Amino acid sequence: MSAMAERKRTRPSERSAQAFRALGDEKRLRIVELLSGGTQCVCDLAVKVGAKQPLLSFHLKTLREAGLVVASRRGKWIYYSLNDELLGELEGGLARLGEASAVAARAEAECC
Amino acid sequence: MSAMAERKRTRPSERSAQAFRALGDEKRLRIVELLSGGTQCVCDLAVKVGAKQPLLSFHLKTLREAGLVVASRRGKWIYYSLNDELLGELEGGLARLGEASAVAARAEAECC
DNA sequence: CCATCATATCAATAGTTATTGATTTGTCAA
DNA sequence: TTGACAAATCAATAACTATTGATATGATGG
Repeated sequence: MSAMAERKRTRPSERSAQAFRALGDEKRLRIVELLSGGTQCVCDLAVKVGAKQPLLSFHLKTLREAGLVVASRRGKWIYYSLNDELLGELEGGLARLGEASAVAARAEAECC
Repeated sequence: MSAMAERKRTRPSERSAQAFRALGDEKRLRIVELLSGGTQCVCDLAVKVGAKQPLLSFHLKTLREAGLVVASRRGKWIYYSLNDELLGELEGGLARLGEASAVAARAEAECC
């Protein structure tokens, strides 16, 4: 079981945009959902997602490059799991936006 | 000030994917950030985002079609604001994924 | 009405992403 | 070794998205 690195980009808004873009596809959203149930090997995902192998591999790469999933090999199989940290980061970002927006809305409602 | 409808798509995962896709672009993420500070007219956004008018208009349309923002005309100007409901929905979705994933990770840690 | 300003839409093009079948790489077991 | 299997990468193409300049629409003030 080896660590399989990825990562390249850095600027926070670019990082978030890339992650959101990666989530912006139904097949990948499905993959992420499946992985939220726990680590899975590609072979299982292939069955559950119902995509041809190279396509699945492409989507996994997209998710990997966005930092949303991590891969690790165990013998013949490669296992994928979610990167909860980034997921939490995105969630936090949305929460921040929502709160700011609610504050602004309240201010607008009473003043204008 | 007229209500300016939008909306078309329905399936939940399609809806989420579309919204995430809309967030998956730095310019649009910037727009959403600006709008989290409160309702703004397009003219202000144009200055702050620094995009040519038709391009800004295109990005606003993308956000509108995804349901992330709503537009309303007040006289000559059109004002945009965030749709907090959808924002919250996305946040909740990510939270759900994160929680499920944490549970799974704990189970994996102690059993395998 | 007419001129003007704000914004949207259009048509063309460039750039990016998704999908496929063919091929490659890495790991195991005989 | 070799054979077989899992997954990645490649090359071609189709489908979508972003960007631009030109034009249309809609509201306002004269």
